[in-house]
Amino acid sequence: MALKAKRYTVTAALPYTNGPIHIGHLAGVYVPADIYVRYLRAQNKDVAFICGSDEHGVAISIRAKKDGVTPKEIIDKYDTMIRTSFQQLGISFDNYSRTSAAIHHETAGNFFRQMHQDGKFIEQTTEQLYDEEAKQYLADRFVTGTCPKCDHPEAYGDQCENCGSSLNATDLIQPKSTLSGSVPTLKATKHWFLPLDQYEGFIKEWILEGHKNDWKPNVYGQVKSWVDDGLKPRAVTRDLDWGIPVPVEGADGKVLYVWFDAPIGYISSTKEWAARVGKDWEPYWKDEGTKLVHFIGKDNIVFHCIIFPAILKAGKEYILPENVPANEFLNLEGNKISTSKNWAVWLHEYLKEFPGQEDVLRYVLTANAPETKDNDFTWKDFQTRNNSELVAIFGNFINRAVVLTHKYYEGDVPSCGEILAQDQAVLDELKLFPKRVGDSIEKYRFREASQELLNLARLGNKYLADEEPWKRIKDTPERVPTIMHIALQIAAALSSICEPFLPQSAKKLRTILNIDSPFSWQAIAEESSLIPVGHTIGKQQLLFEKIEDATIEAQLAKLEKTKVANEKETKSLPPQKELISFEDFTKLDLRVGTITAAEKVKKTKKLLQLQVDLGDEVRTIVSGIAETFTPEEVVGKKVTVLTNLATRKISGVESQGMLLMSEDTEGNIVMVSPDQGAENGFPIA
RNA sequence: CGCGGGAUAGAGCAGUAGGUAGCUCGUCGGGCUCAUAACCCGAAGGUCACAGGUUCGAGUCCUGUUCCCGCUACCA
Repeated sequence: MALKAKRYTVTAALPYTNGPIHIGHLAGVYVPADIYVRYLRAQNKDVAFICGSDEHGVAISIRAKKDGVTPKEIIDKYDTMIRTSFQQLGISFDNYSRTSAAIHHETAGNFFRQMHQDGKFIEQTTEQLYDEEAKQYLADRFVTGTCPKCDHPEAYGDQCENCGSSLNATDLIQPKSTLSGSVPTLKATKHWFLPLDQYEGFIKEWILEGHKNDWKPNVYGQVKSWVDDGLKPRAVTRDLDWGIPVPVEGADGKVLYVWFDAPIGYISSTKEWAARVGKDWEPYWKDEGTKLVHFIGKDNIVFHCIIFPAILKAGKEYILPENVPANEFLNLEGNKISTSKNWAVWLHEYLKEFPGQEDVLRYVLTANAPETKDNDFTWKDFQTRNNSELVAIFGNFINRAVVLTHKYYEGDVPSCGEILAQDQAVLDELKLFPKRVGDSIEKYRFREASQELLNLARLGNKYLADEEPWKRIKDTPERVPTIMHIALQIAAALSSICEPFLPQSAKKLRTILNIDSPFSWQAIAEESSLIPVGHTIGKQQLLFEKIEDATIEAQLAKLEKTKVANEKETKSLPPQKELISFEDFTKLDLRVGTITAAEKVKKTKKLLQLQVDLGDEVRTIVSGIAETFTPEEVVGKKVTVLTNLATRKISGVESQGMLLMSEDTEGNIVMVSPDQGAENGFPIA
């Protein structure tokens, strides 16, 4: 083990308080971070495990407006919920703060003020669209209008989807607010930009050269892609009424961009912690001997590897992260986890439905963590991992050792007699485990580490099976004390080594063995006798319990139910459009057609390229129906075609018309088809 | 020709200086009976996505292709 750093600052991504925590968050960030930290603590390292709620940003502001409540009500609700559920799962933060806390406003404000004073920002005044009704500036997706290049009437503020050109919101002709529908006005507004382009050399040298081999490929690849693309100045302020006020002259009504303030939240949270426990916070962020590690999900890579380091660099005297072991994403039963679609296993619900089995979730999420690529969480796998690994291997070994000790020695640890070659081999092997598990953890390979942990229990099971104390007690009883003594040493080692992964089970195991405090990993690696001879172990009880099929089925049924319910709920009918004249209607040339051929457009999910017979001609039409229809089943169908629509290239194929389609409550596409008698090419009116 | 990640036994994954393909779960057979029908041993099962190339030798390096995931776009 090579833990050289003087102290460790470990951060876990700040959860955004617009929803509860789900298994994706846990597997990606909090469980691995907690294992890492608990391991460091077990080695008596000086470590600060820092987190907190991220409570600013436009999403919370909009959500509050929609729900008709204040942003504070929303953040209070989720902050409480998240805090409680983390604690119940045993995520052992040294401090969990929130970005709405006074200490954070002060810290982030000071950071900005100092950087501003040092000339680290670029100031730029631009004209932006302003919604008088919603009293808000409209950026990007909050405004639509006519595209200046192709006259498409519904281009967004950042891009026209028709011609693909990227736009500025102010370029739009006849812009309209998507918030209130009102016509926005132009207002000049000043913003502060962090000139990331000036940090390009620094990022290149620090990451692309300095961490070529020790950072995960997914993290390194993302950073490289950004740098190769060229870093551009990025605004660090926003026109918004929710957030940290920009603390300089002439910045009324402006707040810090949430991604500027959120990572500084790590520092604020460290300060809060230090003040509480009477420490000095500065070494944790400024001493070269400190190792800083950020645990995050892959969506945060750019902020933690480029923007925040640039801020730290600009703030001088701050240390940079030693590693950013970002995980990929976890899917649930084959589909992407989605808060809005309620496709998730929510932590607070799990805790309620699986009381006392917090460690099972921790274990499953570790053993199947998305360390190198996106992974799938299935309830079936959850059950298997619990039943055939935790219960059958780990729990069962403990149970065997404990039951035999009670049976033969009334619960007293027997003395160790003559040590034979096979005993010595097992004792030697046992001593290797602290290093094995530790090495994996230090390399951020938590999946591998959890398997090594199980291998220790396997070693115990094999030893018992090989030595067969239940037989020796009959033919050579003098062997049995030695065998049981050694088996109990393995159990003792397990109680300590499993602690980072399974904190509650570790505690339970100590109760079973009747020991007060964990053995140090060093002792396990060096000493042959952890539990002394004559020590009386506790009463037999099960360390892990089986999960029955019915439990799993109930979870699957629940998922199915919420899925269906949500689909129905979200399928509300759109509002009716404004009146048009008869002349407008007659402009549409609608005709009957028959699909004569169909094939999937390559590299797309939804597009079919169709040949449609319109009587006097056959046209190529591209339609987004491939998720509902296969090319085979669509051939021969009669369809309604809008024939005088301007042609348009879609994914490289020119589409010469449009099929009329509708949708059912499940989101499936249904065709608006003429009756079979209709003839190709005949107009519809 | 957008960017990044991935493709290795039925499933989930390792393979980190190129040298006879491994682990867990599952399956099959055997052993054991202390143990939560648990444990231990053994076996079957892979043309390492495909095609070229470098090399005495490639899962590992290079080039090209296909497919999957995420971001992006597409839904006329």
